Amino acid sequence: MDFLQQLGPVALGSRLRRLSEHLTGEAAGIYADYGLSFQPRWYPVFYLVAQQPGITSQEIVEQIGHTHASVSQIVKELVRQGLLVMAVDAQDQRRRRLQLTPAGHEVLPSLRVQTEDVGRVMQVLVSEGSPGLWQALTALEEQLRRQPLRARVAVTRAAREGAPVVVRDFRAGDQPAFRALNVDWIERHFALEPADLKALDQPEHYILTPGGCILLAEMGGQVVGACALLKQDEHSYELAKMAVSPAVQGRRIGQRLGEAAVQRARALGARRVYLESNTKLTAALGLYHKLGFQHLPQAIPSPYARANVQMELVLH
Amino acid sequence: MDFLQQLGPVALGSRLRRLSEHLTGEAAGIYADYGLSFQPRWYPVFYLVAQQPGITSQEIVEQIGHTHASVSQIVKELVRQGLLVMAVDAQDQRRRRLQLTPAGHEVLPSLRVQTEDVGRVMQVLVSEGSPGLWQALTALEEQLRRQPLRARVAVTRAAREGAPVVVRDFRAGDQPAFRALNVDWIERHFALEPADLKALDQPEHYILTPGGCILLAEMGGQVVGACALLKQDEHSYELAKMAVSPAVQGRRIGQRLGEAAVQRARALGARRVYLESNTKLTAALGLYHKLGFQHLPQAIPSPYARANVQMELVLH
DNA sequence: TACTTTTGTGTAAGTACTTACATAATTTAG
DNA sequence: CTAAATTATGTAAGTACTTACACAAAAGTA
Repeated sequence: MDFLQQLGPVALGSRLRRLSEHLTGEAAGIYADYGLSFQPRWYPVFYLVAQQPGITSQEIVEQIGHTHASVSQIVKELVRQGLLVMAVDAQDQRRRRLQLTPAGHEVLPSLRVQTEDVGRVMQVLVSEGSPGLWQALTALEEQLRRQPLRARVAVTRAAREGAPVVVRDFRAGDQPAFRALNVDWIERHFALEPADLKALDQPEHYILTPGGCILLAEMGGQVVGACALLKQDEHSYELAKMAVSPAVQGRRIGQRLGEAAVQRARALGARRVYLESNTKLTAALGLYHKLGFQHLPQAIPSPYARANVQMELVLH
Repeated sequence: MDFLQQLGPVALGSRLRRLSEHLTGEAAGIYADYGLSFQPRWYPVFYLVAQQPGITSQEIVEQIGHTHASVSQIVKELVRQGLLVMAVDAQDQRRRRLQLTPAGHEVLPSLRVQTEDVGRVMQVLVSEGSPGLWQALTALEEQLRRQPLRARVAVTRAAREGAPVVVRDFRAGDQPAFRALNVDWIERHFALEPADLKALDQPEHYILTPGGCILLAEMGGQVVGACALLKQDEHSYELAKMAVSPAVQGRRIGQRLGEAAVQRARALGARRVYLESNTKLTAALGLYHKLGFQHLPQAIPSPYARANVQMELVLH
């Protein structure tokens, strides 16, 4: 009957829009039931002004995630409805501070009551009726933020077309990709730690400047893998931040990166390469073993809570 | 950071719209990557015409769930782009049969390839990244179809305000509510059976005409509970299709319905009331016991697979 | 100090749909 | 066999946002 459902995930966008439209339509009717001549789309803005009197448009934008144009339009309408007043800020004349009018305060109680009833219904719908919807949406948004759909498709395409994998050095502008790849697997298996954030947010400062290097695997114009060599001392480097995009796992990209890293370490004058890992990461441990790394007795203190395996490769 | 998330399920609509917009925007970029000057919104229509040459606009509408206006506009654009041709049907001159042009056929292969790549990515995103999203959406849509949000809120409000519960007889137009209430709990605990569908789809024919009756509990203008008496013979009735909306459970509405049903059975000249239930439904069994029903040894064959308890109330 | 850049806001136009209205061809009813 | 209802389609205008452009006030810079 419903073709979109049969078509599969491709039509997700269309489907979400339809659901959204349906919910908004219902919401309009519900406001009417409560005797409120109030539009659903006003709600977030009105609510924020009620909660934080004197808030500016820009602050609202930051909190609700719409564009400033949208907020500007909603504010204009609310002012015209006599529910909000706008006053130019004394210190900064660009800012307009918003407040509820007496009429706005009058609407507030019934709005609160209605919100509570709707909230209760939605709670039942979302938690009992369709468990996991909220978390699934959050997860999807997070995934898309980490790597946009377009980039994911590009990677999949390149993989399908058997595009060559190129290993190259980190360049300016690679930081977001480097970060995303690592955040992805770390959050999948463990939790991000302060030491991760330092290295991932400012790789130049924490990795390159001290004499280390970052290698990236590129396929079809997309960064699909990464690893880093951190300089420990003149003849010793640590291999870390090894990550490969799930879309291209199984194509020996990790091996290519690992080999390139060892080769680079040798070129940099290393006599040994050290690494930390976790027993959960069996694929990675297999790779390290293949590269010639040997297990060390757990001895050296690590800044990472997840490290429960330490390995070393002695270079001749 | 994201206020909508903190606000809770009330903002679900807005959130879905944002996600939808994001996905559509990404899709447009992906088409460009594949060298297609093709808009995402064309896809379902174009796809259907490719699959079913000679399809009419109306048939497309039925399959993709958009309005006819939307399909009409998309078709117009596709014709203007030279991807589709429209021909008036010979038998029925209102119908316009659609087909791909040679240019349309030329686009098809790269579109298919692209669709497959996108599909693979979405599969990973939706199944691994945000498990349950698809089912959760389906469940939510199903719930909303069964009872619209507005009606749910009305029930919750009436319950909060302590609105009186009125038990009354089935009237014309009550069938959808009667059906929805029962489908809801049956699908929650068991599976719908053919015998259910007969009684729920045509209650007049299968319940009222043979001499039975249907009682509904109404609160705040919404039907929140139901039960039926089916005539077995001159002095024997079966109590069935007892259902109370989850939003108002715990307010003794089941008890009100049960008492009313027993009273009605007495008025109809019954000497006994019989019922079938299931051991899983402890709340219902408790209610039946309270009403004076006694367990029978499982003996009578039932048209319902879920029936594993049989009870009887002897009226004096 | 004058300049460029950034920030806060507003407006116009676009988007992917919708609802509302219109019209012709066909089917149904009396 | 004609009138009324239904069906298939088209178009205009609305919706809840968006992007793109504009501009003044403030902040940073030479």
